[in-house]
Amino acid sequence: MCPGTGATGKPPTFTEVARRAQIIEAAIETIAEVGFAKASLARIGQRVGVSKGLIGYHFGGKDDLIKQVLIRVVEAGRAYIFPRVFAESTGPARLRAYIESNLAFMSAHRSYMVAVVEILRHGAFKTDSGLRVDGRDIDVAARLLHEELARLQGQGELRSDFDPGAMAVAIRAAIDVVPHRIILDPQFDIENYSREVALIFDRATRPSDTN
Amino acid sequence: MCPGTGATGKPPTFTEVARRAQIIEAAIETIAEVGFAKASLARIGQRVGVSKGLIGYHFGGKDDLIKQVLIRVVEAGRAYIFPRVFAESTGPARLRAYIESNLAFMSAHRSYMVAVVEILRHGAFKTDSGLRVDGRDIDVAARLLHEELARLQGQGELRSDFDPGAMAVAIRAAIDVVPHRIILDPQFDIENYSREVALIFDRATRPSDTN
Amino acid sequence: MCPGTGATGKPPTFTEVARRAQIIEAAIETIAEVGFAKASLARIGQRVGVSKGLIGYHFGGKDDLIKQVLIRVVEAGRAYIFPRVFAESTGPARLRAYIESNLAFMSAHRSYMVAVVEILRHGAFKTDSGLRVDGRDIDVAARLLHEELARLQGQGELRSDFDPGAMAVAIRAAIDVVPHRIILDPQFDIENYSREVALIFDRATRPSDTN
Amino acid sequence: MCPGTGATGKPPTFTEVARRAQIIEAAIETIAEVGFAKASLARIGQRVGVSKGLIGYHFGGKDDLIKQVLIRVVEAGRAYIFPRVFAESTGPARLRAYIESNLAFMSAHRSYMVAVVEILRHGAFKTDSGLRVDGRDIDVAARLLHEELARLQGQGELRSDFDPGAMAVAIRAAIDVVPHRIILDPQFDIENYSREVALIFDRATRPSDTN
DNA sequence: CATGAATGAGGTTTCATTCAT
DNA sequence: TATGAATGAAACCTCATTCAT
Repeated sequence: MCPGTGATGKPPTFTEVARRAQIIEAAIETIAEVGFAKASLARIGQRVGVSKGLIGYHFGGKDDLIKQVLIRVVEAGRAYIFPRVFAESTGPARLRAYIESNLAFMSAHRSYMVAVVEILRHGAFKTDSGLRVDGRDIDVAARLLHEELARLQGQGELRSDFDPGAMAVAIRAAIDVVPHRIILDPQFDIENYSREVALIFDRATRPSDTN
Repeated sequence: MCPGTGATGKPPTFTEVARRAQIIEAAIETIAEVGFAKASLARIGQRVGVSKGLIGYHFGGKDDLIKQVLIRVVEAGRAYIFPRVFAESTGPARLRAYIESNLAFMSAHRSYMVAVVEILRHGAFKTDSGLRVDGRDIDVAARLLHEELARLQGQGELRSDFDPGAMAVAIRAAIDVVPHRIILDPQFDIENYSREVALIFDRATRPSDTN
Repeated sequence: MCPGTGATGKPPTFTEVARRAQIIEAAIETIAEVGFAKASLARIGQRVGVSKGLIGYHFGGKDDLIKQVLIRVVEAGRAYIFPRVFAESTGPARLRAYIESNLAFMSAHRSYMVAVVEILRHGAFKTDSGLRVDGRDIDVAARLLHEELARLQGQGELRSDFDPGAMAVAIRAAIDVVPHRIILDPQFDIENYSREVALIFDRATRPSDTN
Repeated sequence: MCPGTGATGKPPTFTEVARRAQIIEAAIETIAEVGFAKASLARIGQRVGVSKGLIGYHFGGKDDLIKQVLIRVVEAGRAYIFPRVFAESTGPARLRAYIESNLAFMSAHRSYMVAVVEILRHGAFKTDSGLRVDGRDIDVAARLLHEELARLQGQGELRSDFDPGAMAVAIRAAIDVVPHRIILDPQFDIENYSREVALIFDRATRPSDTN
């Protein structure tokens, strides 16, 4: 029905892949700029100079486009963050790397994060088993962090007297608030915030005998 | 044109004050339940058995109603939180009281917080100088917390080697994420989370020579 | 959500009943005139000088409006036809009354029938168990006729050597073709056709020993 | 501009004739299957694996394609029915052959008839002088039957006390209802219906002194 | 001969808003 | 005070059509 969705047997054209990416980027920027509610297809189309009809041609509809936006951002984030985290070996170093690489990514791709926050806050794509887009768990971040914290606790890499679930939520909150904060205060200094947050959670999780 | 807004000279009648409050409550519950996007005036009106026309009569329009919702929630929150914070004298105790009373208020008024989060994430009411509703600073929470942390630092009530601005943002983030988290996970245990968050920020701010 | 649908407890206003009837009539005439496919809500609204928005206000949507049209026509038809049929006692007389009253109704309400034919041919409202609108069997005509023919056969009121099912279909066909024929040939003489059809099926069903 | 329409001087190539036929068949099947309203060019193209652009190339547009469908079906029907009718010599035999060959053709080409019914009911191609496609009379069936009945009456081959026009309409109705009936009731037994209808109209038209 | 890409019109639906009663 | 009635804008979606390649 619509091309490039994998539904048809034919591989997507080069031009088409480019257009899709272009539209996805336009959607991200538009949502980040004017908010989800006002990011109509017409407005998104205007940004790249295409008609709203074309979006219907390349994507199944608005829902599909939004899905692709989420997938795009999540994948870009993972590609950035994962290597930096797993390059570290000790617990505190990993946690620091996690926080700092998350915030560095946000700093580098402000509109990406703003857009995702906008989308998720609109409650789209919420199912009974969490936040899912085409079967992929978009809310996986907190869960993965939870598991990693618990694992590091078990290995004695982090102090044992905190609840890893609550800690994961608090850490993700400190990270995820940034897009929102940027909207409220364009002067917000992410680098400074990054250092401070890393320090806060370092103090809250570092085993007492290390430094 | 519309009563009770201060625009007319006449004081609002009792009936009117009650109706306005009733509608504001209905708006809060509706938004919390079905989300901002689907909270049409008709739906809000249905909840209290009032026509949408009447909402237009009592409020200038949807925007005005939403403003009143924000004001209502902010004031209710302050009335709950402020006394509990200022009942404490030491820095760490105040911070703990701040975090715990905030979360206790959320626990007691889930729909209030969910509604506010829904509204704010829709980007309404953002001005160049932050989040303002009829001149009142809705985002004042972080700023007040920032100032209070700085003051306590200056008095030696809290350790001096953290940035109070960043700390305030992180603390607010840990608090404000709760409504969102509730939506994602209805099983979320606020009381446990409250204790853990208080502990995290206690460790991050308590002067080294106290306990 | 929308008034007069029986969903709300309140009884529909007089004005509202009138408007609904007015819009239903307009829909019938519009569909009869320009065909189902081109009978947009805007066009229907134009005919009575109301906005398409109002149709959405009085009816749940286009589907609901179409349903109401069907119900309206079917009920009007029954009210006309039933008494005339059951006023007769012998088999041949009943059949003649059935055919003639059907065609007389069509003659009197051409647009009604044209509209229904238009709607039904669009395949709307077809379910596995026939043609249903809100649980009512719209295609009941052929079935009722089938049963009545079989009953009259059993009583010796009609000859026994025809298949009542096939006969019912042929009779309904001769009746239901009229709206279509009117469209093709506005000069079509229903009265003459009515007599001829009654005669055709009289000859095909009258017991051999009667006259 | 578009080939094979007779507009250009060049004769249509073999490939082109084949493609056109292929697309026409696809259109017939698609319309029969999903209905006229949902038979978009894209969908029709999918069925034979060609792009909708190609349809625009081979036909002037959707209207033209639909015209070709009608012409195709009418011609196929004639080729089937005419020889069978004119193989009979007596009036009653001809009429029986007419009815039965019509219904046999429908039985053998259900999608052809369903498609035509779908198309005609959409009111396309109606002109002041009946149903015309490129000057050809699509609704000729009833007229031809009318004339033939009148001719046979004049020759004493059929009884003289019926109106041949009304009779023709009733007969065509009994025939044309079948596609519709098939849609409503997939179990519909055409062969049985065919016999019964032939009998009905035999009784209505056979001269009283023959058997 | 054939396709993919792109447009723009038209349709339904939802809603905030206004107005007469 | 309060309501029902009505409007009009804006959104999404589908599709026939056109065009460059």
